[in-house]
Amino acid sequence: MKSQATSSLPAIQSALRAVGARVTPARVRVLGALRAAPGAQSHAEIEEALAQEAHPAIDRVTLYRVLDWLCTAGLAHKAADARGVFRFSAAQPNVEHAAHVHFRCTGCGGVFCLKAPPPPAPKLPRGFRLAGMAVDIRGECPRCVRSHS
Amino acid sequence: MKSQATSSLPAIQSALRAVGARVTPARVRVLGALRAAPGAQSHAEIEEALAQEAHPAIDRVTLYRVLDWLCTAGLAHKAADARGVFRFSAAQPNVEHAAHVHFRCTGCGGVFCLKAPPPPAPKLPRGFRLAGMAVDIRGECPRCVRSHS
DNA sequence: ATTGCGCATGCAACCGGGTTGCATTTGCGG
DNA sequence: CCGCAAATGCAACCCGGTTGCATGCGCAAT
Repeated sequence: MKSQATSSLPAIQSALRAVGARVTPARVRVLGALRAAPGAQSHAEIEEALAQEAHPAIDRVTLYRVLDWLCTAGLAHKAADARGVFRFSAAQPNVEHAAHVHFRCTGCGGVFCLKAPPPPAPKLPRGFRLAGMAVDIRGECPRCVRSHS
Repeated sequence: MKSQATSSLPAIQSALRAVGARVTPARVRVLGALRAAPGAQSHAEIEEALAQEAHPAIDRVTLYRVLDWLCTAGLAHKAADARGVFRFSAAQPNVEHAAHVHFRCTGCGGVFCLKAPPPPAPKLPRGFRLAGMAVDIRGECPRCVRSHS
């Protein structure tokens, strides 16, 4: 399991410390799993990934709390996929996360980040307050296309 | 809210018949409620709206089944909102639903359709199959802005 | 090194949206 | 009017997510 610079142990620990928080095994492992993952992960996927490590399993509730805490700390993002299940992804400092494009597979529910031009934000009717913008492409990923479905 | 041609009783019945289906009270009422609604409705909101009519209440499960059936029949659309709960909206034939912009209120979870320029679809990596595209603006609707937070 | 505070964790129970199985009703074509 | 398949209602169930509470532990002050 290789860890690149952003997901190395010291980097994770310093990221946690940077937000003035206690560095606990659960947080380190969860953030590490999140950063090592290719895309947005569901709670079940993260749990499964952590279970394969040689450490004691993390409680379901703790995982939820750590994930939520990471989100409020700005270290992760939370979003519901097409199935209504929440998916979490690491907030990588070197990646511009403000405006990019997500591809959501209707087959497996997976989320892929596309390198795509961020479209200009349209103007809102009066009274609406803009917080962010997301472009979601629906379709099927190559694997689901191949397995027909 | 205009209950015009597209949401009149005969129009609903003929729309149901057009897909070769039995015209039942539940389907008529649900599709009617959906077409009369200003935006995407959650299951609970639809149930509440139907309960205020002078008809016997529709079972929770039946409502789910009718909604799903309407989706597969192409008469409605289903999507998960930011909270992970499904919202349903009528597929109005005169409205181009393929590409438009949704505003999702982070306060109340409501969904609003904006009249906005549909941005061009970005090109996908090879192997991905495009099914549709959605632009989601996150923020707060005027009412939630006013009630502050 | 020790102590002590308070946050983090684990456990169990709970909640609500969504689904499934099955018996009964009903639309609608014959 | 009959009969059958489709639709409905009911109850139980599943699963993702949350809450309450007692215990454990990171961390800093001593």
